[in-house]
Amino acid sequence: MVEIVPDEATVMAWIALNRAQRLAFSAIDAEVKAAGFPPLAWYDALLELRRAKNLALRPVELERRLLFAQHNVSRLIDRLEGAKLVERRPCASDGRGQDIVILPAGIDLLTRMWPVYRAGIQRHFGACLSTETAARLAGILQPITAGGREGTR
Amino acid sequence: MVEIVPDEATVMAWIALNRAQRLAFSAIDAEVKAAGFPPLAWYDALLELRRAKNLALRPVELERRLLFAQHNVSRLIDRLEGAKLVERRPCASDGRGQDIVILPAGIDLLTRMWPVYRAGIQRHFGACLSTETAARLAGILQPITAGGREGTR
DNA sequence: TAAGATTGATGTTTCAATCTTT
DNA sequence: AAAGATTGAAACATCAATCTTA
Repeated sequence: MVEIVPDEATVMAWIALNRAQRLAFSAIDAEVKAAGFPPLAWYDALLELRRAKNLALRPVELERRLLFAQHNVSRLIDRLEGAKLVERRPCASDGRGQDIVILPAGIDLLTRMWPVYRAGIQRHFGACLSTETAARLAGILQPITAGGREGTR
Repeated sequence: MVEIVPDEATVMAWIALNRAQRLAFSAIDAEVKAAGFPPLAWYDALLELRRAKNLALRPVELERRLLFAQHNVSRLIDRLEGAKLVERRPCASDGRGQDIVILPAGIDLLTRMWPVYRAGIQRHFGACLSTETAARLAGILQPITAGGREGTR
């Protein structure tokens, strides 16, 4: 088997991808926390629930959309439930499963967090890109994100 | 103060950046672990040390290069030292500081890890991009990574 | 047996406080 | 007081095993 090796430009792009994501994410996350809100992972999970039909998803679906491993989703739900933002309900169609339902307090939190999150996205990410460049960036990353890989994380 | 809001394309690019990084990183990290190696964070730290003059850096320098918070660097060094890959030495020029020196075993680990890491980069990232696209991606992300921000993480 | 979900034990990251030297 | 570095306690993530239903 011939081993195929990334070229110099690919390695540099890989490093840039990691640096950019970590730098922007940690800056935005810090701003959101400084405003007294929970971590962005909570936002992402609640957002998926609010978008879902009937404001509910099963853990396995949440796992696929968040790219989280199963046990991580399980414990994230524990925390969201502890904060009274979601509720676990038995699943009608599948006895093994559960429906995770977002509660009004969860919807309210989403609404209050978005302006802060949005401002962070603009300040730490959007400010560095024109609209056209942002669109091009999303296009370039498309094939990577499309890879419907197993959610090891 | 007028609040400036990211446009639709920027928000989509932000989501794509996060998805792509997490997906590719977790896939590569899993491959590296499956081959019996420690996490990629160890690789990054050892690589910075090997590149440094005299094969040594102070924790504060490592912090800046890795975009890690100070206490995280401190504990990463604990683990590397526990694995006999680096050594802490008193710093001659500044009594508060230390020099973290990479040991031969650390250099050896870097050498053995790189082929596996490299193959992962190609399989989970490079395979989705042409060389030209990779170069363009790095260029787009440049202004974000250049932001010499505080290493909150 | 396999899929959905959880749990105990363990490792890592984070927060806030601490210690030392400048 | 400020900078470099570490530490205890708490939050979170990960691994391997477990439990339940399909």
